Formats: sequence, C-alpha cells, structure tokens
Amino acid sequence: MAETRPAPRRRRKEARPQELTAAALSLFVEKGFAATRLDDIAERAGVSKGTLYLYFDSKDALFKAVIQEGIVPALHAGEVLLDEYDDPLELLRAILLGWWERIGSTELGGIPKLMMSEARNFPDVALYYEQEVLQRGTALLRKAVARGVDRGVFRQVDPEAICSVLIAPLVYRAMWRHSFGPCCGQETDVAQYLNTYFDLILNGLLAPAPGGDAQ
Amino acid sequence: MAETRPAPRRRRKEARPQELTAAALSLFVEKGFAATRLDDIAERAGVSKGTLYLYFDSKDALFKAVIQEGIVPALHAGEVLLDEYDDPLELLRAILLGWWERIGSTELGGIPKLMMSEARNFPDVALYYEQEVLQRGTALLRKAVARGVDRGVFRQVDPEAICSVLIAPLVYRAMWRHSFGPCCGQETDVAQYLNTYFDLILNGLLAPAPGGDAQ
DNA sequence: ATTTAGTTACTGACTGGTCAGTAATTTAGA
DNA sequence: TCTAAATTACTGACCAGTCAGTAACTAAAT
Repeated sequence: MAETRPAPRRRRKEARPQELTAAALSLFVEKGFAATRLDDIAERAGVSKGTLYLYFDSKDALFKAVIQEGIVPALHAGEVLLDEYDDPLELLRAILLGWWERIGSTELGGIPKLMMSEARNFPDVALYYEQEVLQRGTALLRKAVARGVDRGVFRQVDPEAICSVLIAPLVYRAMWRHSFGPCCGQETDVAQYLNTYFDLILNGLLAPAPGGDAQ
Repeated sequence: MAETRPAPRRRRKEARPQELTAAALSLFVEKGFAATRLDDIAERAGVSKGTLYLYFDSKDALFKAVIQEGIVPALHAGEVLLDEYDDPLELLRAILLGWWERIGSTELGGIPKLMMSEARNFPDVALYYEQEVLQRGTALLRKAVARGVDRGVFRQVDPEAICSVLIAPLVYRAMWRHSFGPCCGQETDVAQYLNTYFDLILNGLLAPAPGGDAQ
C-alpha cells in the first residue's frame, strides 16, 4: 500500500519507540540520566509525557532501551571486517576508522560517555554493556592485532592489554565532543587528530622492516 | 564511665570543608551530581545537612569547590618536572607515570569522570577546568614532546595533536576504575597495562637510531 | 576555681518546588 | 460506531534549602 506518507500524522505507533529513544539519548548524553526530565524527552520527540508510558514502563526501562538499541547493531558491522580484509595493517585501520565514522563521530558517540557516567547507577545495564559491547569489541580488536603479530607485521605486544590502549584515544575524543566540546573553545581539527593518532600507533605497532623499506 | 555518648558532637571548624568536599567527591563520582543527595554527603562526612550550608552556599557551590580543590594542587607537581629532567624520554615517562600515580590511581582520578559527565551542566566550571587544568596539562606535555622532537630523539609529530592521544589511555583507565570497574569483572593488571602503553607510545615516538645503537 | 554570660558550631524538623508515574478524558482512524 | 493512540490534569514521594533551637566551647566576673 501507500506506505510512504509524506505528511506525518499524529498517530504513529510504529515509529514512536525509535523517536523516543533518539530524543532520550541526546538528552541523557547532554544532561545525564538523573538531570533529564521525561517532559523534556517527550517534548523533543513531539509527544506528551503520557505517551512515553505507552511504550516504556519507566524511566529506567527507557535508559536500558537507549543503550541496547543504540550500540548492538553497530557492532556487527565491525565483525565482518575480519573476513573482508586480509592485511592486518589495513584491517586494524578499517576497524578503528570504522568505529570513528560509525560511532565516534555520530550521535552514537554519546553512548560511551553516558554509559561511563551511569554504570554504577545501573550495574545490570553496565554488565550487559560490558559483555555484549566492550568484550565483543575488544575481542574483535584482539584478533586483528594477534593476526598482525602472528605474521610478523606487528611487534610482539600483549594483544589483551593493547586493545584498551588503542581504542582509548578515539573514545576519549568522542566523549569530549559531548562534554567539553560544546562548552569550551572550538575543537581541534579532527583529521589532524586522526592522522597523528594513526601515525603514533602504527609506528608503535609495526615491526621494523626486516629487508627493505616499510610502507 | 559515662563514656557512651549517644552522638559525640564534635566541633571542628578547620577540618570541615576538606571533609565535606572529600565526601562529596566520592559520592559525585559514584552516583553523579544530580543523583547525589546532600543528606548522604553530610552523613558520610559525619555531620548534618545543615552544617553543609555553614560552609557552602549551595549544592552547585559545593561542586565547584570539589573541582577546584581537587586538581589544581596536583598540577604544579608536574610542571617542576620540566626542569628536573633533561632527557626528553625520561621527562615524558615521568610526567605520564606521575599523572597516573598522583591522580589516575587515586581518588582524584574520579574528577575527570565527574567533570566529563557534568561539563555541559556546569559550563562555567567546565571552562575553568579546561583552561586551568587541561590547557596547563596539555602545555606541559607539549613542551616535553617538543623538546624531544627538537633534539631528534622523537620523530616529527604534531606536538599539539599528540598530547590528547598520549594522555587518553591513562584518563580512560582512570575513568574505568570509577565506572565499570566496581560493576563488572575484575580489572586487568595495571602494571601490564602501563607496560604495554609505554611500549606502544615510546616505540611510536622514538626516531629510528640514526647511526648505530642509541643510549 | 567556679559560676555565668556570651559566642559559635551544629542539628533536624519543616517547606516549597519539582518530577516520575497514573487516571481520566479527548481525538484519530477502522 | 468502536477501539486505540495520545493528551491533560493530577498525586505523592523526594529533596534542596531554611531556620529556630541546642550543645559545646570561651572568657569575664566572682
């Protein structure tokens, strides 16, 4: 049928949950969970507060939905890269740059900040997030690094410990965008930051070229 | 022995502000600013809520005091290192390791998490923090890196952009300790993390030995 | 040395506003 | 019409901030 209605009518059962979690995410990231009022979330989504309770049982339930719905889909995209790339160097770049482009530089980049802030207030969500997002992400990175070490492309490093070190500058920058960024002066150039970042870690990882020149 | 006083009410005008900001810091870091009740802060400090208002005008004022008192003293310690060390490599290690030992691994390590979470709710404090703490810290790091680049010990890198990249893994780890750490499984070994971290960044920074072996 | 008058650090019950959650009512769509 | 989506008006718990009162200390006067 004519499913693409141009004029959004007032009753939209299908689209509401997404609209509400999107509004909630941006406000949770901006103000924090406790300081965000449900009235504000509803207003941003273009509905009234009562409508919120048609789709979510409580403010806590809304928080959980925001986290679950936000990140999980993005993870799968990274995992397929393992098969798409063979060269460890290109694979690592693709994973890290992919994370930045799909998450860090988008609205989703607020989730790490939000989750970091609220982990201790929602231990069950934190545990879920740690296992389903962070562990899986770490495992992905670890495989990429391990592949490079095995082939002698990367130096001998501890694949377990290196993962947090590698991802930290990207997550840190993403958090910044959602905290100090809007308050303080203009952000430094992203491209320059990424260049310097890759330059540092790749030089730090690459084994000295055995025979001839590298790159 | 009438020693069993029900509530030993002690008068400690001098020590109170410190005790109150210390209690406030740990609770703000744990629960966030909005979710922390003044009654809880007072209780942890061993006083009543009324006493809080003898020393701080408002909850906001208490927040500001927590930030100001917490970090500024620790910064000076780093700045003197510039003159204590001549060798850029040792200087950089001393700065970064010093940050971890003085801040990251202590209770003060909660301040970056707190400030990151609340920056947008306290733009004036965020601006103060950004200028008086982050800018100064960055400037310190930048000088150390620039010295290394000038002397040819480090490769040509952008001293401006590299600073955030260098400090991020330490800050990230410090934040972790105060968010996921208490919720999720045991932390990975800190020493191993630091070793891997220094191994990566120093290999990433060091210029290839020009003639033969260095040092 | 004791009493007593004055000062100050501290307490905890109270208030007024805010906000999560609910129930009654309205309105859109079949 | 009849159902379901959405709104509006409401409630009650919670909490920052207040203030009248109390305990602890100090010092002047005896």
